Parts: sequence; structure tokens; C-alpha cells
Amino acid sequence: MRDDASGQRVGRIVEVEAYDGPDDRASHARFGRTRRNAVMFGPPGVAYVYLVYGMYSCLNVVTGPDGSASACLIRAVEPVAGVDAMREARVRYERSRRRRSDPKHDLAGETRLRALSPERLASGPGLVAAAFGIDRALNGLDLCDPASPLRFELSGGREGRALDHLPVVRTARLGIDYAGPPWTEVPWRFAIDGNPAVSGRSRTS
DNA sequence: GCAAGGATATCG
DNA sequence: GATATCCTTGCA
Repeated sequence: MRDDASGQRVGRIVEVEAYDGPDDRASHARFGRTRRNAVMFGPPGVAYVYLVYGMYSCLNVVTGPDGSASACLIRAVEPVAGVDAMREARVRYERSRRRRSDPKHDLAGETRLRALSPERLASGPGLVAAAFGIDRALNGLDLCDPASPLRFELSGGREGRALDHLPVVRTARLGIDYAGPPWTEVPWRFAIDGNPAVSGRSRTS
């Protein structure tokens, strides 16, 4: 994925989760079409961005045909270019968050961010959005349009590179205990095995 | 282990 | 209109 902000941030998607339509009790589509999830029911290739836990944005891409509801959550990205821009975006996000909770500026968090290794800058769904400066203003954006400020591209050129050789691991989805079985168990999380940018707590599960 | 944080879906 | 809950994260 790539954006046009200063620094031309580019990242390789290394961890995703699939969410299906109204039958999937873990999906936002489980309540049917609402104002929040409306784009899930639209055409594929479009960004579905929502706020979780009152503080983090999550980027999804709509996957199913127009009229059906499904989406893919981008859980982790390995920085390829624009690392400095990602770090600055993380710092800006951290500052805005601290300002809300604590009037005093917290320098510890910022110092830790400055020392964070590049592969950890976007190693979680909330961190992907923070590193790329993504918020709900991008909800509905066409991620496949080369003219979009944020977009997906095939790696290795127009046709993409064969990814069959990559060690992809499948696990259950995370943070969806409320859904209950079988949805807590379907292996719809996909990650590149051993990639250092895969989200932290996920790797130990 | 838990709190922060605000929108959202659901219930009254 | 009130409230329980949430596709998370960083720190105790």
C-alpha cells in the first residue's frame, strides 16, 4: 500500500483478516447494513475505515461484489519506504491522544517511538492507521484507483509477483471472542510467517 | 492484568 | 436518551 503524503509512505501488507457478511457473527455486517458499515455492502476495492475502542482507526478493504458485505482488515504492514514519515505520523497521533487524556505532555511515549524499529511502526491494525495517518475521512476511498491519495498496488509490477513461495500461516481471528464458535475458530487470519512486522501479541498465539 | 477512549447498536 | 460493548494498545 502507498500514499502520497510527504515522504511517499509505502508498506507491504503482511497480516490480514477476512470478515464476511451478516452470517459472520464477528463481522460488522452482523447487524445488517448500518450507517457505519454501509461501504461494506458496496463495490470491492473500497476503503472501510472505522474507529475501535474510541481511539484507533482500522483500515479494511471491501472484498465482495457490490450488494454483498465482506471486507479484509489490514492488520500489519512492513515499511518499505517513507519510514520517517510513518514515525512522524505515529508521533503526531501519540501527541493528540495524550493531549486528550493528560494535559501534561508525555515525553516517555514519544521517546520510545523515536527508538522503535521500522518493522514495528505499523505492526497492528491501529498502528497501520496511525503510521499512514488514516482516519474515517478516508472511508469510501477507492483503494484501487491510481489517483487515490492512499492505494493498493501489486508488488512486482502490474501483474504482481507470484506469492506462492511465501510462508503464509493461517490462524483464528483476534479480538472477536464476542462472536462465539464457530466464528472464533475459523482460520481467517493470514500472516507471513516470521515476518517481524506481524502484530506483536498475535505472534505468540 | 487493565484502563483509556468515543462512537455505535440496542434497549427503554 | 442511557448504557453496554467494541475487528486495540501500552503500561502496571
